[in-house]
Amino acid sequence: VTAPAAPPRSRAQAAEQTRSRLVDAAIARFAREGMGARFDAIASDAGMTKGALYHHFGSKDGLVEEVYKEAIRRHADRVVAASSAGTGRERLLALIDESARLYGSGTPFYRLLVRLHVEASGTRPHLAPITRRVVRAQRDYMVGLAREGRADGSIRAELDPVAVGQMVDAALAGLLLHQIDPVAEVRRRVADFRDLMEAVL
Amino acid sequence: VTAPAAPPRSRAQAAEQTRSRLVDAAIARFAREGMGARFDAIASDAGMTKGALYHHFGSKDGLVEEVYKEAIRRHADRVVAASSAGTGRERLLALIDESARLYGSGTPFYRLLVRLHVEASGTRPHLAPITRRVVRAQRDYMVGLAREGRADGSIRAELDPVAVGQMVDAALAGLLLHQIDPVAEVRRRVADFRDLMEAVL
Amino acid sequence: VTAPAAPPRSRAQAAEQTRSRLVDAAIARFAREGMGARFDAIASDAGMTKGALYHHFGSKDGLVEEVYKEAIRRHADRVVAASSAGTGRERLLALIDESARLYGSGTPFYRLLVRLHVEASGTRPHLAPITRRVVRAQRDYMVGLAREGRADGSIRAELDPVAVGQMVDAALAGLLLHQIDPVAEVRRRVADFRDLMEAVL
Amino acid sequence: VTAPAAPPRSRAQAAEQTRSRLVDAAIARFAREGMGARFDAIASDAGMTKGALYHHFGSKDGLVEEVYKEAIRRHADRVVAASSAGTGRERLLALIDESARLYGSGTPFYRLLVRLHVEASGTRPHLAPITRRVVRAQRDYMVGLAREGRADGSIRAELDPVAVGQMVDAALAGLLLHQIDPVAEVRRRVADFRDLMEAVL
DNA sequence: ACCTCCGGGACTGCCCGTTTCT
DNA sequence: AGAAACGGGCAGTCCCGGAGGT
Repeated sequence: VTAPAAPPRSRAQAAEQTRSRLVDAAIARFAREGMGARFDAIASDAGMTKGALYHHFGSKDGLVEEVYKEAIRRHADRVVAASSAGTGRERLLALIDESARLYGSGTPFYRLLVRLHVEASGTRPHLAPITRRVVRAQRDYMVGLAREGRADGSIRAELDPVAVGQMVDAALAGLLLHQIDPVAEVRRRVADFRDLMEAVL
Repeated sequence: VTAPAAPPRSRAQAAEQTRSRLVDAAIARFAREGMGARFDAIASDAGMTKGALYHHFGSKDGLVEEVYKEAIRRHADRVVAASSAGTGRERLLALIDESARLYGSGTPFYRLLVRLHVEASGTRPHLAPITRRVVRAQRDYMVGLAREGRADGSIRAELDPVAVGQMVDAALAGLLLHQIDPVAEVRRRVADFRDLMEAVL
Repeated sequence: VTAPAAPPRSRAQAAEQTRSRLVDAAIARFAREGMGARFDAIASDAGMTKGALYHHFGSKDGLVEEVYKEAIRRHADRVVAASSAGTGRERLLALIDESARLYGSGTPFYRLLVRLHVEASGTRPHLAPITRRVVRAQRDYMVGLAREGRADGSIRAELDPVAVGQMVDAALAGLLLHQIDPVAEVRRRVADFRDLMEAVL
Repeated sequence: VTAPAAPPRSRAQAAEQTRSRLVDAAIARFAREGMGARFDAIASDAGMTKGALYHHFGSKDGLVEEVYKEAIRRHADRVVAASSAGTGRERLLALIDESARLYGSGTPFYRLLVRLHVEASGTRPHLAPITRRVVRAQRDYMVGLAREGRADGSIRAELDPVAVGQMVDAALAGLLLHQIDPVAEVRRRVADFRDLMEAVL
């Protein structure tokens, strides 16, 4: 059930297109039904059969891994783009705002992300390295923003930038985890958080 | 493979004992292997067969639900006990400390809790009401502490107690979610968070 | 879900009442759901638990056997009563009429009877002797009526009474087997059969 | 444990062959052990595993349905072939003879057929449409023969062909149902029936 | 004596990731 | 890349039995 897309030119391009179509279908299914989604269903969503999945990803774990990486990439792109300009303080607040927007969007995409994080530390150990890397990168990014804010004077000098970055990171993760609440409430809570940060920084 | 425990008196008592033994076994298995743990294994851990599980809980979902409730109860007991005395500020910080201690203890118990929260908003919708209730109660508890701190002057008046409580709640949840990191690191990060709060409040 | 019935006098009477209540419930369930009906569903229909069934009948097979005998008794009573008076011919035709009425009544009772017959020659060999006895008795009864008819001159002398009795027996059994058709059709077909017999005898 | 048969040419042919081998094995098992026969056993009889069964039939019900259709087809072929030539009367009598032969052959095949008919009107409602169609077709076929006999003068004009056809149909079904009796007896009874018909028609 | 509660043990359909052949 | 077949595993279900109440 994917858009037909433009006809491919070469054989390699066709393969690449199939591959990405499969990943998209997998993301959609996984987000909706959890990682237990059936191989078959994913394939047929993309207009293929299981064979294609196996051909491209080798195994279910392989697919999950690919999906994980892709999901992370998408999220990172959005967040980084949103926090690319201004003082450190501004960038940090912008990041919070964007996260708020995304988490509050109600798309299952973010549930998928949480699930993947959780499974990485348990059911699917092969994802653990990825998770570790990502978690660290995210945190470092926020710490970096906090440092920048301190350097440019937009964040109070008494605050430890490492602690601030970590805290923002944790709080956003926490909001992500508590996504079961109605969307409106999540949104309101992020706004509260944002205001608090504005007062504190 | 459970401690033999004292022989039961009445029939009802024996049943109750069996039941709680099963829940304990389930908590242990679920924590180690995820919710996919086999029904059989849980039963035999408790020295019983599936028949007993089915008799007491009706279905796997029934068992999971009971486990969820019990796990929440245990966590709440610990946290509340740790934050029971002192000014609002002290209680809030004590709660953070205790959470740090627990999350940093490396027991799989807290991974179980996260997993349950996540599945509640997806694979196991029947848990959703419980989650909603718990999440709300936790948050309210922390907001209550913040309010108390403001009332007794131990927390700065400029800070909105609602926002503070929510933030602490979210940050702790976030630390919980990012538990994949090595224990030492988690512990250090909670300490950083605690220091930051001490400075900010 | 059985009628409360009058309070029993003695212990023995109470037991007898329980027993018959269980048989009734079993007949109802078996008729509706087939012999696969669950033991405890039957018990709870009668307001008891499985233990009671086991106590009274020893096993599922025991219950089925009791049900079988009871069902046969009920059917035989009806048919014999309906064909008790008149010439042989009249009695035979009355028997056909009554069968028509019963089979066309649409109650699941007769489906149960067929099922029992079938299972007796396959899944539940312990019923086979009963079936054999019943089948023979039924046939003999009809042959007897045919003989009587020939003796009293109400049936044409050229016809072999054995063959006639057997044929009527078989035809009625066949109508029973083909009960899946709508009730009205069954009824019509029996009437056709009756007319034919009237012409032929 | 089926004959090895000729090696298949194409893949599709191999699949078709597997499929029919599975159906054959299922017929054999079902006939012997009733519809409760294990999936596994059937598959391994055909030299396959459960996966193949699931692949071809989707579920046990799917398999049962296929078996039903195939069984009906086989029976119909035999009966029709046996009654293909002669006057209406001859054809009708030939049909009775052939049925006698088949029912009296003692193969479990006909028990299977009865069982399927019975379950169709109860435990396996999804078979009901098939049963209805078949029952009607069978009856219509016999009525047709009776009509033909009347038209060609081989059956007495006073008899209603519809009633005659129906009666033959019902009587044969009844003989089928009462198959529990020893083979010799069944055979004798069919012969009696045949003679009676010869006298009456 | 009658019945309930608790639990045992075994069975079986279904599901699903995988591999092989074409 | 598709179609066919594999094979292991698990949840749910069911029939029973025995110990304990009443």
